[in-house]
Amino acid sequence: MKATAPVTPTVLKKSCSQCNLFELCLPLGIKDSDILRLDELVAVQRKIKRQQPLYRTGNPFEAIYAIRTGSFKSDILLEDGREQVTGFHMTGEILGLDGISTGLYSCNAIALEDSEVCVISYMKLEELARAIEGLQHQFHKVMSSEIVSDHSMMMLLGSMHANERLAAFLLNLSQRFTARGFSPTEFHLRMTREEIGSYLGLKLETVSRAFSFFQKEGLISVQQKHIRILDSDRLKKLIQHQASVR
Amino acid sequence: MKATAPVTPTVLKKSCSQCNLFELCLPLGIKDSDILRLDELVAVQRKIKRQQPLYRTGNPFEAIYAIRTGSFKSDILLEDGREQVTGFHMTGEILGLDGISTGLYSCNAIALEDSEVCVISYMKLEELARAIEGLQHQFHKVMSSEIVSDHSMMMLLGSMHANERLAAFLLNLSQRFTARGFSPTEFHLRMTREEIGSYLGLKLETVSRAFSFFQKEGLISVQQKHIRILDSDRLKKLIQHQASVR
DNA sequence: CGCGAGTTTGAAATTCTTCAAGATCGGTGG
DNA sequence: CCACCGATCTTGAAGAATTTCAAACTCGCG
Repeated sequence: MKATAPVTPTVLKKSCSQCNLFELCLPLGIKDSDILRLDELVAVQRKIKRQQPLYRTGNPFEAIYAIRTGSFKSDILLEDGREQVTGFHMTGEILGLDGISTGLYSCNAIALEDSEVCVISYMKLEELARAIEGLQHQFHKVMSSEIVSDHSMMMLLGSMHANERLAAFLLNLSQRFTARGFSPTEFHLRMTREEIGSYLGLKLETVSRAFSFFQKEGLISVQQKHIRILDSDRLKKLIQHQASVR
Repeated sequence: MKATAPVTPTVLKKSCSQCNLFELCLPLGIKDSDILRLDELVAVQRKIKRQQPLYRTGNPFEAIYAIRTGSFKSDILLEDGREQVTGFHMTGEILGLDGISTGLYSCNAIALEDSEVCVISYMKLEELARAIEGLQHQFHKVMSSEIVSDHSMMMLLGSMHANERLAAFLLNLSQRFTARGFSPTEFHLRMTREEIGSYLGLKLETVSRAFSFFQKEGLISVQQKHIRILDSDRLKKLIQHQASVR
C-alpha cells in the first residue's frame, strides 16, 4: 500500500507538532497553542513487523493507534474459519476505535508491511479532549468518518457487482494515496488478492478475473501488485452505471 | 419493529432523568448528580410520521437524535437508483452520528412507524461532554458500538449465505428486543421484505424464500410480519456452521 | 535452478437473481 | 358487511453472476 512515486520521509519525529501527517491525523484543526500539549499523548511509538498483529480480538483496550509509517488490515475471524477483512489502513489513519465499545478490541489489526504507530493512551485522550475543544471535535470527526466509510462499504457489499466493487476499491485507494502526496494513478498493493477478495466479499479468483477484465478493457494496467490507472473516468462510470442488480 | 408482548408506556417524559430508556441510551453510566444536567440537552422532542424523514442526505448537521418511541431505517441512495439500507434503529438508539464527519448527514433516516425522537444539540453535547466525564465516555461508546456493529454487518454481507444472513438478522433483532424488555421469540417486523433484502444485500424474493425455508424447517413461524422464533439454537448453528463459501 | 507463495485462467457447479404469475392482507367504499 | 384494490408477499422456472475445482503460470528468493 506504499505508492511508487514520492519517497516517504523516514525521519523519526516523536511529536505531533513536528509530524508531517498532521493534516491527516488527530491533530487536524487544533490551534497551534494547543498542539504542543498533544505531544504528551503520543509519547510512545511502536514498531510492528510485517504480518504481525498490532492487537488481536479480545485484547484489552487501552490505546488507539495512529499509523506513522506502513499499513495495516483489520479483520474478523469466525469460528468456522471464515475471515472478513473489515478495512485497509494507511498512514495518518486511526486504529483501535472498535475497542472503546466493550473495552476489548473486536477485531485483529495486522501489519501489511513493517510499520510504525503512535500509541495514544485512550485515558489521556479523553482527558485532553475535555480540555481541548479542537481535539475533542477532531476525534469525533475521526470516529464519524469511520462510520460513514463503513456505510459506503455496506453499500458496496450489498449492492454492487464484482467489477464495480473492484473499481470502487481502486478509486478509493487512489484517492487516499493522493491525499498523502502520492501518485493517484500508480501504486503498489500491499495486500494479496485473497485479502482484497475478503474485503470486497469476493473470492480471490473473482478479484483476479476483474483485474484481467479491467486490463483487457484498457482501464488499468496490472503487473502483480503494481497498478496503474489508465482511465479513471471510465472506472468511475463503471461504478455508477451498471444496471441495478443484486 | 414493535414487539407484541409488553406494552410500551406512551407517557411523554421530557427529561433523561425520568426516561425509561435510560439504560439503553446516552445517559447510561452517568452519575445521578450529573443526570439532571442532561435535561437541558434534550429540551426538544420531535414527532415523525411513518415514512417521513428525520433527516436526509446532505442536510446540514446540527443534532443527533435519540429514539424515544418507534423505529427508523437509514439508507443511502445511489444516482442510478440503487438503495442500500444501512441500518434499522429502535428505541434508545442514537441517529445522526454520520453527520459529524462532514457537517452534513450522509444518509437518510426514515421513520418506519410514527415515532418520536429527542433532539440533542451536537454543540451542547460537546460542551457537556467536556464537563461530564461519564457522558463523554458513554458518547464514545455509542459511536464505537456503531463501528463494531457496522463491521459485523460487513462480515455478514461479505461472507454469509442468504439463509445465514436472515438468521443473523432475526437473532440480532431478537436480542435487541430482549434488551428492551420485549419477547425474544415473538415480534412484529416494521420493515418490508424489500427493505430487509436491501439491508442484507439480497433481493426481496430471496428473503421471502429464506423465510419460507426456515418455516418449513420448523425454525420459525412466519405470518407476514409476525415472526415467532421456534428454535433459536438451530438458528444460531445455521450461522456458524454452513461451509465457507463466496 | 528450482521451490513455494501468490496469481491467472478455464470449465463445471451453485447460488442468487430475474421474470412472471398468483396469493394474501389491510383498508376503502359501496 | 362485503367486494375490491393496491401494496406486499410467495412461489416457480429460467437465466446470470459468482464460486468451486483444477491446472498451469509467474515471480522473488534461497
